[in-house]
Amino acid sequence: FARNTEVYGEDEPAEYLYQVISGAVRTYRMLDDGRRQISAFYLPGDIFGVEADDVHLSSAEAVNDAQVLVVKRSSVLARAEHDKDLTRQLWTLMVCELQRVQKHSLVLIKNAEERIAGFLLEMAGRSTSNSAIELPMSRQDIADYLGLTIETVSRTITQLVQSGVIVLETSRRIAFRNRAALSRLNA
Amino acid sequence: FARNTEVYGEDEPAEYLYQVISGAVRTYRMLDDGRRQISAFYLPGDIFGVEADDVHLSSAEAVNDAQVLVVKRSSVLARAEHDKDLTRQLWTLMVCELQRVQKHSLVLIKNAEERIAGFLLEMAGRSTSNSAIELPMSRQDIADYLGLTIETVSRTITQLVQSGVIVLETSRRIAFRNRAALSRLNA
DNA sequence: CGGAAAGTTGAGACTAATCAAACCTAGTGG
DNA sequence: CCACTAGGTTTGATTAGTCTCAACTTTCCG
Repeated sequence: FARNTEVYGEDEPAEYLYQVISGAVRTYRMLDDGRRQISAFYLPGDIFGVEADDVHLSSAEAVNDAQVLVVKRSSVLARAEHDKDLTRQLWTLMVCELQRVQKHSLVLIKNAEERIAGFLLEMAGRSTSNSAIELPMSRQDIADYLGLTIETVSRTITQLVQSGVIVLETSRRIAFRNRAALSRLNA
Repeated sequence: FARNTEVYGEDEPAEYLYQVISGAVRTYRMLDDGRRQISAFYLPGDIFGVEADDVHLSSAEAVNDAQVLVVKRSSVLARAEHDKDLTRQLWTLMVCELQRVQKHSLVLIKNAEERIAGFLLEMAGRSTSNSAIELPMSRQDIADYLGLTIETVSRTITQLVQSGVIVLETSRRIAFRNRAALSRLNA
């Protein structure tokens, strides 16, 4: 899937399950006034599209050029009928998804600094390297994920840089200088 | 369970599944600075406690005196091993839960008026009577559910009353006067 | 009737949104 | 190699909306 391409759309029948091989995918829902709430970013290894019964609740798009493994939902479910281990795996996947969304609700009641700190730590936790992280998504994506505006995201990051907590190697590459301070902000 | 009694606590092993018979139950998580995010209200008929893998993600409390049907989780899961229909039901329950939480994330990025309007419509949709609703929960509960303060909840409701959209029969009992306007606000 | 809990109202402070402009960065073509 | 552009990012000034703190009112119950 090329950058910004739709993987599936809201209210489309959920025919497939997906696993990110490379790149990144975002799932989101639109409010009719144009606001967009990104519910999750999926990175290599992550499985998505599990959230649905028959119909997708959200849309999915490639954040940047991404390879995605696509599997027929029906075939997986059919196998799960016999394969108890697979059933269990699906269940666990679902629980993880639920946990992720629940945690996300908690994020949305925090202030801007806490949201950004939490986001950076979340990304760090999912990253392989641990001194710096490479963000695949734009500031607008981050804003729509955290329920902030792009300006507030930018300003808050600048603020973290000025207080010596992080360093912007490039706008998409962030190094940690004081992870304890971030954790403290994350509350 | 008496009013404000704990049904289960965060990080406790998830031993049971629950169904509300009468009364109401809230599930919530605390931030360590004392803020509380209520993730859901469960009304008669609703099943809760499904959100967990082994350990509860959230705490549950009776909003007011409530009768709750309690079932051993392990026995349900054991039966689900053979009973495909039960497996499917559990899956559906999980999907509903996920949908609920996802919708809730959307609520948290709206403004106060939209949140309140959405909340009232949600409650109306779950209520039997359709001209007025009886709220089992306090303003504080509503505030913690919508990510607002109690004052903002109160003010916003007053505002809706003054614009003739609703009528406060008592503080816990709200009648609808202009549902179209509410839906418009809900966006 | 009295006291406690719940709800409402008001004034001011503060955070994040909005509107506007400037600034990078990478890619393109002269 | 340098101007030129487009997308993305940062910064600034102002405004709007919600929170905070405080007082007051209403409801519930012994």
